[in-house]
Amino acid sequence: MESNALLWFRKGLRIHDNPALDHARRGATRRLFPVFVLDPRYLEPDPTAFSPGSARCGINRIQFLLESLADLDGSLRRLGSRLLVLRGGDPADVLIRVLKEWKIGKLCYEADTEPYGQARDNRVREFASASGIEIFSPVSHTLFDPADVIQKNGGKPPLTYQSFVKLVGQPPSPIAQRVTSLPPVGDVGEYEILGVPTLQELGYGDIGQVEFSPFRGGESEALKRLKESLTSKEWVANFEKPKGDPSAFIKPATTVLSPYLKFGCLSSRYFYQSIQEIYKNAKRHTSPPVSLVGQLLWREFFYTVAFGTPNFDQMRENKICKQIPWSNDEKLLASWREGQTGFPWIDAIMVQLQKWGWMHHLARHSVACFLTRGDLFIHWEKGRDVFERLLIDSDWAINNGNWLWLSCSSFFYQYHRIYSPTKFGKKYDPTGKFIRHFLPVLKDMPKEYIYEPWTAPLSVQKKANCIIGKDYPRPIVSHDTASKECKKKMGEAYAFNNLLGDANWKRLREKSEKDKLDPGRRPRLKQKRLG
DNA sequence: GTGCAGGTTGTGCGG
DNA sequence: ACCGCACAACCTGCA
Repeated sequence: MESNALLWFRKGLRIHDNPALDHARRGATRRLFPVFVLDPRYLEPDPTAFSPGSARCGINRIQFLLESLADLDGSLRRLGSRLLVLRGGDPADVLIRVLKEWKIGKLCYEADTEPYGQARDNRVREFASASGIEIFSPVSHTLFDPADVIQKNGGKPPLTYQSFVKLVGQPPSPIAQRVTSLPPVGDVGEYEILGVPTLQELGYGDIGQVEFSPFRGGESEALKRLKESLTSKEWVANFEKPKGDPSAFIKPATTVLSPYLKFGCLSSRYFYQSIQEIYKNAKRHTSPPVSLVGQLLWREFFYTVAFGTPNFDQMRENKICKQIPWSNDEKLLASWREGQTGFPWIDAIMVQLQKWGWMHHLARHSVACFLTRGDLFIHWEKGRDVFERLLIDSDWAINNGNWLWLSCSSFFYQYHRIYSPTKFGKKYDPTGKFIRHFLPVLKDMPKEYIYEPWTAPLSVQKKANCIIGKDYPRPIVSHDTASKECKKKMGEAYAFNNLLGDANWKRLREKSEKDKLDPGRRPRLKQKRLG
């Protein structure tokens, strides 16, 4: 019997290698309703936020999403369909309403492993099951199904990259067949259907002078960018992530495909296959973890651990996270967030984040280390929130995973290795081109002082039209003192965590609750592991 | 239980 | 430009 199908887009904003779309168009589908629901959780303007955008989403990522939707709509129209953009509150509520109203018999959507997505999808799934609607919900955002990997590993997520790589084999191939036409859209009845809105239509009319992200959203752009990135076979075969230049911004040192993977404008399986084809014809090529394929596997690794770890996005109640007594200094946090730390390398990166919504991986490391275990000793969750909001590629699993990593809270523990906020950038960009671009106030500072402008004689500052303390801030901390202090605190925190040990952890906590003591507070004992 | 190797991406120095 | 090593020393995985 013929029925109506609904294809629910959330991520996976693409036509190529889209199993949900493939399934929706097949079989006895009479009418196909391709739907995207605007989620107020991410899109409701928040005028009190520290920069243009909503509470959870900066303007650049909203724009990226809208461009991706417009591109998707265009592609669907070429296939005889269109994108039905809906609004009206919580996406699960909206979806349940249209499932009823449009007499949907088959619901297709890509599986989502994030907690927010799971809660949302469970509500819809429950309704659909109870209503006898067929559900097809394939895993196609990632190469592997995190649940499968965890099962393979005996029920626990692998906690090192190497063990993860050993565990997984080859990912499934992307769908080879091209979609050439789609069933027509059905009658939407009374329902209000929007075209893909503009920023203005979403209520972001009064954005001041902002330098916008140079990266445009959408599947077409993703495939174009992929093609360009893979043009040089030699570049692909020799790619080594740690050797990239974090200060390169005219032509970034990486592919910048992360935002397209985040929204699913690009299929990770297609990306993987494209790289493999180049490897096949190359004499030699680099390997994980540093290779290009290795980067895709890092994504998988974090998706898997994030899926299998309760409270992955917080320190408390997170089994794999070191309990560290981070400080809570709102003023220092604000300086970091606004690019006002007085360290040009740090501030330029934070400005790039605000303006572009993208920075090189190692630039992210620099500022994350500085905020947490390197200098300010501020909670990684605070930095995570800022990145999550402003990055165009912000991805729940990967962002949290990297903050855990950088703050030495999990995965990585060599807390004495601290990025210098002055010397690290200088290695790559001795004349300070990156700083001059993103911090124009320093554009005439001589290169001898560009990384430490507070050391410039006043005459030099005057000549450069930049008085330190007036036009550009003095450093908010002394890196030498602050980093030494941080190392000491990390050592104490580690000792305390080891003291608690896995088995003792729960018991001690219960006990401390009775005693009204908090073991998460400043540790007193400086001791080695006590078994 | 113990010891050892390895860990995408620190810095500073010498070659 | 690129390597190796010392520095001081963390954790996890495995034998």
